[in-house]
Amino acid sequence: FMDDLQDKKKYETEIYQEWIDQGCFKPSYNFDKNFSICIPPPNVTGSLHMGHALNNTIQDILVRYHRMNGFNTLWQPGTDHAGIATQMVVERNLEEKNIYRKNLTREEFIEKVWEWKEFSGSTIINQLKRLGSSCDWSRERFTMDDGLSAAVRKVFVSLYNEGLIYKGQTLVNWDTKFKTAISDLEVVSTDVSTQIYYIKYSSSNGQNITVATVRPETIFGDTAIAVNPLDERYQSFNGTTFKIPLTNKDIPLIFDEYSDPEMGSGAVKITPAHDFNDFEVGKRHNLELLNILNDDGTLNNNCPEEYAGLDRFEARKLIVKNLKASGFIEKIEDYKTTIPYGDRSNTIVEPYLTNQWFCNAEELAKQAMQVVRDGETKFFPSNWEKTYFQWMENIRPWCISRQIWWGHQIPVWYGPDGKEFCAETEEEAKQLAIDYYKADKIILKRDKDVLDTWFSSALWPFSTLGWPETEKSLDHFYPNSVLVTGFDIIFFWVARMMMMGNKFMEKTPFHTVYVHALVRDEKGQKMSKSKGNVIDPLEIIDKYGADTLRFTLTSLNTPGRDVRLSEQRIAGYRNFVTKITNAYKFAEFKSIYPLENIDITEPKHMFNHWIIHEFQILYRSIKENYQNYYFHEVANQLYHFTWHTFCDWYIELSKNLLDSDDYRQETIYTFHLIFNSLLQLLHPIIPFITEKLWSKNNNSILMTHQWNYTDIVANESLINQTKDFIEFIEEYRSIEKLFEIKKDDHVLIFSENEQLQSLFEKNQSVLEFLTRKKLSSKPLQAGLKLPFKKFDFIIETNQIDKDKIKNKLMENQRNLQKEKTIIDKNLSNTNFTQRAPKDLIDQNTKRQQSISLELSKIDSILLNL
RNA sequence: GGGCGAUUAGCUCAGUUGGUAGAGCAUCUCGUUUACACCGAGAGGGUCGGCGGUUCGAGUCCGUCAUCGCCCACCA
Repeated sequence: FMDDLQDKKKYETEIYQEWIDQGCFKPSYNFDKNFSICIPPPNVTGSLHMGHALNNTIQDILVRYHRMNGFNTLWQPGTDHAGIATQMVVERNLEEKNIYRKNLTREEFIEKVWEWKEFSGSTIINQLKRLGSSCDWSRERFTMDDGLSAAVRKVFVSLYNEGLIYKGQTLVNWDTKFKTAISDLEVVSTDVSTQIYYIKYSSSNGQNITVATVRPETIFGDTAIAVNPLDERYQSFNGTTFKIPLTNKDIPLIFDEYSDPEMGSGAVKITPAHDFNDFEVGKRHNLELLNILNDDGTLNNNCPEEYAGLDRFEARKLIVKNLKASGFIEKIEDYKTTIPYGDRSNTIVEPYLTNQWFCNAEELAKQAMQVVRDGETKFFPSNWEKTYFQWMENIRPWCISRQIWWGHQIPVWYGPDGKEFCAETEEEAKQLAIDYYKADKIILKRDKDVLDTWFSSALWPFSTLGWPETEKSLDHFYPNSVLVTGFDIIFFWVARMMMMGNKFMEKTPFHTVYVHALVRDEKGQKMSKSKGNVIDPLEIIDKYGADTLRFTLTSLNTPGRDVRLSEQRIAGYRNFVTKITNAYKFAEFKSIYPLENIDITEPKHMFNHWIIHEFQILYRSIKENYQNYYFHEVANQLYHFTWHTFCDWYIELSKNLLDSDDYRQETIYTFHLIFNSLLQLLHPIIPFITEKLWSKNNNSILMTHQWNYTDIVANESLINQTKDFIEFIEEYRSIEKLFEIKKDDHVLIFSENEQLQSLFEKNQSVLEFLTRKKLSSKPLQAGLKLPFKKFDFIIETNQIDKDKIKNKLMENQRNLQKEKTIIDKNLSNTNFTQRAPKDLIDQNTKRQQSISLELSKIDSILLNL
């Protein structure tokens, strides 16, 4: 009769559709309290990985929690065009069909990318839906759709007119595979083992100087040799020029503090067009910028004919060979250094002299740092603020132009003489040109470059809300409440959104930046296709259900720590989802349905009273943890309560009550109160199963149901009685196992405390049910008396091993003595009794008394043994 | 070189204003009792990386050392 709960995929899909049909994902614009999140737009490069699953689970928890707590909530979805990454994927796909980009026009190629975008974009959206993401899909955006493109142009023109975007010829990081500039952040430094070459340069007057280099192929770009002005070894070389080996070119010796006497030979060759440090030296000494490379990394015509056209690494081999042959090599040593690689192309990046567009990030960073200092934007966990500041304080000009086709083309047009006209449209640019040239008809050429993909991502928090148009959603939802993102894109994305948001909206884009960690495999290794340790979120969802994956990720996601995912762990949490389902099955089985028109607000029975009280404590804690972003605590506390408090204890305790005329109704009431409330608390984490179970007994939709739990007045006596009762059963079970009490052994329970004694007698049937033991309440003739913390047993049997009991008792004795010594010491310490909180002192005093009692009991038993 | 984080039970990790150590998995024992074997009951297992300090009291705060990660900047 519960078949509909078996097929997770089926009910998850149905429920998701129901939410959409009911408009549950849309904001209402009716409340005072707004809550908004914009999704970190996934790249349209393929499909989602486990990191996305974590990222979107956290976001969904936040928006669902706030929707259920009175907030007008928007989760703004969308995808990112991801310039180089997507172009790379599409090129690769086309090459498999023997289609090459160089044979296509720009327009033709772009068309192919759009086709891919439709495919990849919809795949991603469907994956997000399978995960349960409650985004407002009617507002879906793409970084290259019309509205967002308009925003990009407006921002570019505005920054250009302010002088914060400018063009300049300088060294950039050049990717020779994609033949484009990339930003500093897209370069990854890698440690490598290579060789260092000591090369002799000679002067016409017969002096020699040795320089060390790891890049001998750049000697043709040398325009000087630098030594430190304080280096005494080279003072006599002043004014000398040296000949570059294998050429006839003379270069001067210069004195510059950049040269470190401790390094290499103390003399360093200066190649201003191919090294960032040398570039600076060159500027100081007015050296020529001699470029020796083509854009694909081959040597160009500034090199001797023999080498021109060779790839840089081929050239290196040949040059070294020729240098050796001509006696220019003094020595070659093994050497460890770091080499820059392109993060996408995985090829060695060249410092390369080109014309590029830059954004003055230093200027924009000022305000972006101030809002964090002022607490208008907070990071969670807060230690990321330090990382943020450290980077922002040392920020360098941001190279925003890319020599690729896929992306936002730069809105700059050039006149016949190369004059720049920056405008949002070609018509406006033409008008500017007409005004400038005072001519009627001007033919302009548009800049071919596109913008760094992060330029449009930087506008995401407000461009998705309609900017530059003024929409009410902008008023309601900007600034965003929270941004949920991985730490790996704090610099790429978060920092830049902070800059652009503060600049153009004059308000910081988010109140909180929630930074989560990476998802790794069970051994702590990064998941990667080449390692073969990738766990595909969709496979997991198909196998275990979306709820299970979400709960697992939530539970493992501790702030500031990587998530280590293993399938075993996932299976464990699948069991939890099943457990909840079974708790519901219990209600079905017992035919207990929510009561209507029954006025029960404060159940009388101690078990009911107790579970409500326990839930109250939980409720407060859960709410606090949701608000503090401690979702792992939420998950773990709900796991523990649902399984070990509600299922293991309350359901078991309630079984007898359901058969009793006096308490059946209030027990049904209590069961549903707690069960439904748990569904509410669990819903943000596991929305599907909770919605499904909720629908069985409620006419409303859980997703939009407002949390409305009200406290009852705690009756300490009832609560403590239940706790005693539970404690007794635990102790009994323990002693039963320990001493191997047989099924047929008679057991008498009695307590010297009359209240406890009557508690047992009153609940004898429950007691017997939970201990699976017939319990006598009348004194038996013979048997062993066993002491425990609060309760005494008399067991009528001769089967028990007396030595075993003796040993166990003596062990207890020793442990209690140890504990007592510490407590005695504390309580006799006046510093402790004066300064420690009252609760703690009371606790110690009570414990001291109960230990004394236990010890005396043990003594008397030992005597009788 | 600068910064951040980690070190707690066999494994993976919780432990949010200092109050006397917990969970899941794994292991061992028992149990098919009518929500659930994707189950229930019980048990074993840790001087919280080392040393020092503050405190009546430190896994928690401070200092220091060790080991392991990550980030940023780098040396020809």
